[in-house]
Amino acid sequence: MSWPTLQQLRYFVAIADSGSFSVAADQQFVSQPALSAQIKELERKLGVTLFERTNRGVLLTTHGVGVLKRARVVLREVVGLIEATMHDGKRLRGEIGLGVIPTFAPYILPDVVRSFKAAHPDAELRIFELKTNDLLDSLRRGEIDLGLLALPVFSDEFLCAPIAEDKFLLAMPSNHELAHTKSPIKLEKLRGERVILLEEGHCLRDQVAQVCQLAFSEPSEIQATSMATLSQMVAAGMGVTLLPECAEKVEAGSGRGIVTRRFAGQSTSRTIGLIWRRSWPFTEMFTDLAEQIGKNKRFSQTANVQK
Amino acid sequence: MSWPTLQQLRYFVAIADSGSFSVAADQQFVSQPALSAQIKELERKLGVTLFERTNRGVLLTTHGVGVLKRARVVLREVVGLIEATMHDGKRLRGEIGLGVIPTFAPYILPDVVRSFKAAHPDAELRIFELKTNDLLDSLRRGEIDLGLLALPVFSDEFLCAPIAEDKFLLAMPSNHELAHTKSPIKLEKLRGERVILLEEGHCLRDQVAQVCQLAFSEPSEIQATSMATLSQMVAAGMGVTLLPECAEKVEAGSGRGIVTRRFAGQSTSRTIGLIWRRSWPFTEMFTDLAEQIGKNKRFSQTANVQK
DNA sequence: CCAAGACATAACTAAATCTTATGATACTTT
DNA sequence: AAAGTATCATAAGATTTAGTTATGTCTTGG
Repeated sequence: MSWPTLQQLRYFVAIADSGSFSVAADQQFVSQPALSAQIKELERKLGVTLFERTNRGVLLTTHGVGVLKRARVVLREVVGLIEATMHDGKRLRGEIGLGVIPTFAPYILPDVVRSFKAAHPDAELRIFELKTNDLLDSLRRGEIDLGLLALPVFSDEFLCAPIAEDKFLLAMPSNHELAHTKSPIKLEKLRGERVILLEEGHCLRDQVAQVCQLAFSEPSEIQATSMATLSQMVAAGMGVTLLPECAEKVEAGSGRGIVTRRFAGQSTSRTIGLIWRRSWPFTEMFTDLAEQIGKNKRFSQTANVQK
Repeated sequence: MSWPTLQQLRYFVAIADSGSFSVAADQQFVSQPALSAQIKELERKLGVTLFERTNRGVLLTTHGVGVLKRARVVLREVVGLIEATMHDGKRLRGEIGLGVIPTFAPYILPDVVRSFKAAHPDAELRIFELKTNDLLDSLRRGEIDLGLLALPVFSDEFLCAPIAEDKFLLAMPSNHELAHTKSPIKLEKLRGERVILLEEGHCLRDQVAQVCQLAFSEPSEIQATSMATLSQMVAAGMGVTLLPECAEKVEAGSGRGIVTRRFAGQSTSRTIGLIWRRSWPFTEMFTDLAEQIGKNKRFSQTANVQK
């Protein structure tokens, strides 16, 4: 008897569900040849062809249908084993996967990790930097257990809890004309400014773009691949940007050639929050955690939870 | 979420069942540190200690008990998947493990493989040379699916089917006084001869020793580690031995300095047979196979199935 | 107090797995 | 039709995982 591996079964189910090696490969964060090889191996061990390969994807064979049903049972049992073991109702333990979006990771992760460790000393955090969409996919498939991202997320597969509000600040080069303004800046001042955005795929880009629209401002053509690049571009005088408050200390600290100013009135912001699978037992663990992080955070002195 | 591997679960169950890392390591044919490492990894991933290590073995912790129950379910489901997939009721397919005892392997394996391939063209044989006890353990644990050994085996976990009788011949150096006898030799002639045996652990050793006892002959102190060594010892004049007929052509072919003679009367023999788990669906596949092998065998022209 | 047996640790080796680059084939678009 | 763009397969090389042998630590029984 030749035993398949759980990984082969996971890959098989992912391909069967998506109907495509390539799509499943993206989902599973491996290359497509890796799947080809593993499925080939699985087929060899079982002695049946599982997929009918076409040029527009793949189709399950009759054998594939049978194996799929049983593979799902196996995987469900394993998930059951894991979920039943990795907590005692109050505290997590073992290896917990946490996904964080790139525009939060460098700034608030330290606080999150600190609060997490305090609340769940027997758990071992494994952190993945993922953009919102990938994060949700990963969460859905059980590759990670917890996400740190900007709320809201509209999906009934998940539950979430807010941690704090993260206001947007105007960030400009030190020699900018608005740099010497003492009072909060009105949103309308954005009009006519070249606002640099992050590249596609970052939720922060969309949020900032939306604010620009609100101010009838046309964002710059220039795109930055990361917050670090973005702030350097601003420092270099290529334009201004809306910097999340949580990133202020790191990206606009003294001596970096960047000045930040708050906006006047009802300020625009994004909500920092935790998200997890609805199926996770004991949701309280995570709502409590979100509250603790909000309470003990250091990344932003002024932000306050908006209920 | 961090996934355990099926291998870790198998190791875990083996250790839990045997109550010892070392014993389980032997069973699984890996070294004890390999188990230590895998269990450590499993414990890390789950965040619980599974065993209480003592100096007289190990004991399941309360967490261990819970995981054990679920791990069994997982493994059972996987076995179900495999067994449901790897045959269509008539023919096997995929990777089939066959265990063969060392005193059969070199001589009758070719015939077995030939018959097997003819009957199950879509299956891929994977052959393991194992002494009877290890073979049965392997079979029990699903590492192999089929065994080729000397019957009878007393255990209701297994089913078996006879293939052929394998008579014992007297093998002696060409210059031996009995070498020129034309007629079958009486068993009593063994008395006084130095009969060389295989080393401990080979079932053939026990069978031959029993025959010697029957003939009131005291086996030699000398032991051979394999049939090949054994026949060379005989050729070198160190003694005589009882050679299974199936090995005659290979070990006592012309020019090897060994002469073989049949015994008179009701000849002593061992039964060549197939064995498999009782739980295997469609036993007919294997009884048919045993019959085919017996019918198409070439390793021994004179042997006949004794029903 | 020593020897034996149990599991853990360390250093090294072997094997399984993944990645990148490339190939083959069939639709789609121009 | 020719070119382009999907698809999955294959190949070569790098990486990671798992396993082996040798050794250490601790307990127990003689």
